[in-house]
Amino acid sequence: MLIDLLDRLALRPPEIRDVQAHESLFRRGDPARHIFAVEQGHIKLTRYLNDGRAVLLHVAGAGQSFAEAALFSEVYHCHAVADVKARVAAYRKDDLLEAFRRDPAIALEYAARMSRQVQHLRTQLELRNIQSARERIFQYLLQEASPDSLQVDVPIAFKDISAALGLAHETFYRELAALERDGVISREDKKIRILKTGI
Amino acid sequence: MLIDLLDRLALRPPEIRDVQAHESLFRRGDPARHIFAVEQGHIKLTRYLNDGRAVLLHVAGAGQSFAEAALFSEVYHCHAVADVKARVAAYRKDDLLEAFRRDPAIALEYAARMSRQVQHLRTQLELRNIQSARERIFQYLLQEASPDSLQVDVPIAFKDISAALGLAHETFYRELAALERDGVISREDKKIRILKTGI
DNA sequence: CGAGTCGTTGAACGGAATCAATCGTCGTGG
DNA sequence: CCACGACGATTGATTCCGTTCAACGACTCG
Repeated sequence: MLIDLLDRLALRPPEIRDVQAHESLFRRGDPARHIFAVEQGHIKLTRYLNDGRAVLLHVAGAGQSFAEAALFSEVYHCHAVADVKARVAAYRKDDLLEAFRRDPAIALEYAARMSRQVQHLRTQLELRNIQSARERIFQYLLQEASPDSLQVDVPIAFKDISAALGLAHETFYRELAALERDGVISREDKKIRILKTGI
Repeated sequence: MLIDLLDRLALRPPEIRDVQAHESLFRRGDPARHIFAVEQGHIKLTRYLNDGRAVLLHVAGAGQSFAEAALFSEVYHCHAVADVKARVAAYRKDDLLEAFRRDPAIALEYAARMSRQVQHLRTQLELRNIQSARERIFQYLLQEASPDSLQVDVPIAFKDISAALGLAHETFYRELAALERDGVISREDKKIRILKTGI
């Protein structure tokens, strides 16, 4: 993600922060002063509906950056919480913006990254337009799999994937089992292999 | 959107193209050479699932740009079709990239735009995580309404909004009627006023 | 004036959410 | 070091609500 770009910039080293489990790094509405990258563990980005239900927006794993979009926003637009103990690097927004002004190539690269993210988000949105849980899961797997090996190594909990797909986790398990039973996929633990590219 | 930025750049004027109804401007996989802005009518961005069903990604109205994400992509990732007769301005990718290199401020502004789009897409994704059709529609209206007047002037067909919200259009009409019946909103034609900010 | 599409409402069906219960595992603290 | 608690993974039964099919009026555009 952005993290390699961040480190290529000759700015002051990021502040390293340890976050305890369930501790929140920032909350929606907090003034946005930093962009983050996960060093250990993972960070969940969520929003809360007015009825108190949490909506999972994204899970940033080790090596990934998050809150990049906050670079041009005065405040954070979601909550960042660690559900396990995590370590993150905090880069100062000012520093980054300054670096962008110094070097147009870097600004351009950043723009390219955001573009890719836009496309990724569009793809996610596209997935949501698939009614059938089974088809939705299957398309997700197709998307995540490397095109040649047709294998997916799910990095996070199935439960979180369910949330990202907008499905109840029970439904996810069920349909995953059904797909396996029907010989469409095979899996051991968190490694899933796609056997048929059509459903 | 991007259109004002595009026009501020001192590059060769865009090529104006008239698109007939149902004609497609580009297809998924076509080499991406242009970024577009709608002058008249509107353009639908769609993808097709392998079962042939169309998934609506976005509707770009007059004054809006689209396919900005293609700036850093070799090919288009979706189809652009006009469902009514439309006129679009086509800006050459090369020109834009060149302008970005010339003027870092412009590149930065572009990056900012993409960031905002990321946040907007995240918001849409968040909407999709709301199960209840009624709550989903209500949150959508809250989001679209200007914060002070609490009024929404829907620019496109309700049918398209339904698609954007991931709902069958029948459900949308029904729940909209229910919301009105319950005194949560009032509407005349395409103008909707929110009467209660909670549901 | 006719075709096509949007807007609208009704009825029935189906599938995903929800509630519920169990097992395994991992981390933690006494 | 082990017991306990928390949470992920899994499967079953039931409920509910959104989709789908169907039908009709209104409106627009050719």
